[in-house]
Amino acid sequence: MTDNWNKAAETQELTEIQRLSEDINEIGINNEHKPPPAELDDNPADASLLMKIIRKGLIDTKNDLDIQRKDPNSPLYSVKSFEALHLKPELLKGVYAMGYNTPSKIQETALPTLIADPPQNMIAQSQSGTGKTAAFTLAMLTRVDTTKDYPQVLCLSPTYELAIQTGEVAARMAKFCPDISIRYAVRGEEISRGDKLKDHVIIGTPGKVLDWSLKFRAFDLSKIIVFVLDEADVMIAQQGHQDQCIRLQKHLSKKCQMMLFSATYEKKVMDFAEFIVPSPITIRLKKEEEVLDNIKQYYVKCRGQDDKYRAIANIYGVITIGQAIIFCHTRKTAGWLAGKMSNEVGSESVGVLSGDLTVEQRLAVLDRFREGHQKCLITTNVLSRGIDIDQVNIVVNFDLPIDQQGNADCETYLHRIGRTGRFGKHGIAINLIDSEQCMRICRDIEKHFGKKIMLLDAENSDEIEKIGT
DNA sequence: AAAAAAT
Repeated sequence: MTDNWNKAAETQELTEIQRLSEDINEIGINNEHKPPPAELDDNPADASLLMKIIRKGLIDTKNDLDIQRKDPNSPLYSVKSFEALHLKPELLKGVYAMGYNTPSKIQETALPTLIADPPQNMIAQSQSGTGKTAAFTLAMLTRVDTTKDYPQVLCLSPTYELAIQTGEVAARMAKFCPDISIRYAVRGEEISRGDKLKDHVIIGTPGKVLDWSLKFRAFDLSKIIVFVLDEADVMIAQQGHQDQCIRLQKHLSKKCQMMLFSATYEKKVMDFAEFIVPSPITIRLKKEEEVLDNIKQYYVKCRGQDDKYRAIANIYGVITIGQAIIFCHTRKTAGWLAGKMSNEVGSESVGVLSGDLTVEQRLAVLDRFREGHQKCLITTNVLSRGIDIDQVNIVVNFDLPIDQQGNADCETYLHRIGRTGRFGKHGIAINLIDSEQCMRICRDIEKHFGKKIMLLDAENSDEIEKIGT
């Protein structure tokens, strides 16, 4: 079986996908992070000085920004450098050590407001891969008072993997602030009854945080001064997450600063966000098209499940560079697909990740994929958001994302294909279509974003072979 | 349908 496979892969002609992935190889990877030697002075960032410095760095806001605030006459500050934020020197050092040179659009716009006093609530939208995580982690860390040993900052993520990833960003950023203690509140982390947490920063998933705060009373929600919702639209709108987040939010102090971040907010979700967050500043970088400009979108016509499998197999065969993530609608399909592929290419070459696994397994699978040992990872919506893996340049929708009513789920689609094309790199999205119903959903997605999803089909192109047949 | 809390 494996021999056949390799032969097929070897004799494969130069297909569209192959050419595209070579294309990506040429333009794609650009890791020129040269942290400038930091000229640090150690003035504390007191409020008046901070405002003066921010004022100096004031730039006009371009029309790709849409900012709403209570008092439209109050100026909104923006910074062109991390120095201008006047962070604690240790924190600035951490930022440079991570390889960040200059703030991204969302960072330069959101950060001055997020770290200014008095604290202000914010709802921010910015496309995937533009540095949202770094923006809010930095804001979180600036608020920590290490002379107090109780949790002051709470960040919630929708999945285990995302919480871990965010925690790792925070830890790297706080590398030179050894006093700051960060704690994960996720599956697999346990505390005993009566424990009182002394960590300054809690990063976790809603269930565990609820458990620790309200049930075990391991920390006091009313003492939290910064409350962050990552992937805020799912957190406040998706059943299951919604009740937990709102319940937690109700226990916060009125003075607690709230930060909501996501790449997508459906209209009514944004309305709801503005309803539950007191007088928020809303920032939207409305350039969805830019993400899509970097990603070529295709669809492949298939006759059914097995046909879709053949398409995946063929795609796998032509991946020469980079990695692919394959999204399925259910854990069962993901498991089935992974099993079938493992039989053909060996179980060490393909990964599968879903909520079926234990947290230890999930961590191991993602680590293995991150290290590049596998060309492809089969998963569910659990990985549709936020996960940042450099080498991913192909996203395949084995099943298109749909909502509870069975309609196109455009938000999830954008998040899924946003796993590639991160930070301006190029990527390919391939949708497998096996029914009229699917085709209709695909057309809806195309219409929603106003971007062509092109047919990848042997009948239409003599260069494409064996895709979906 | 998946995810997130143990049970």
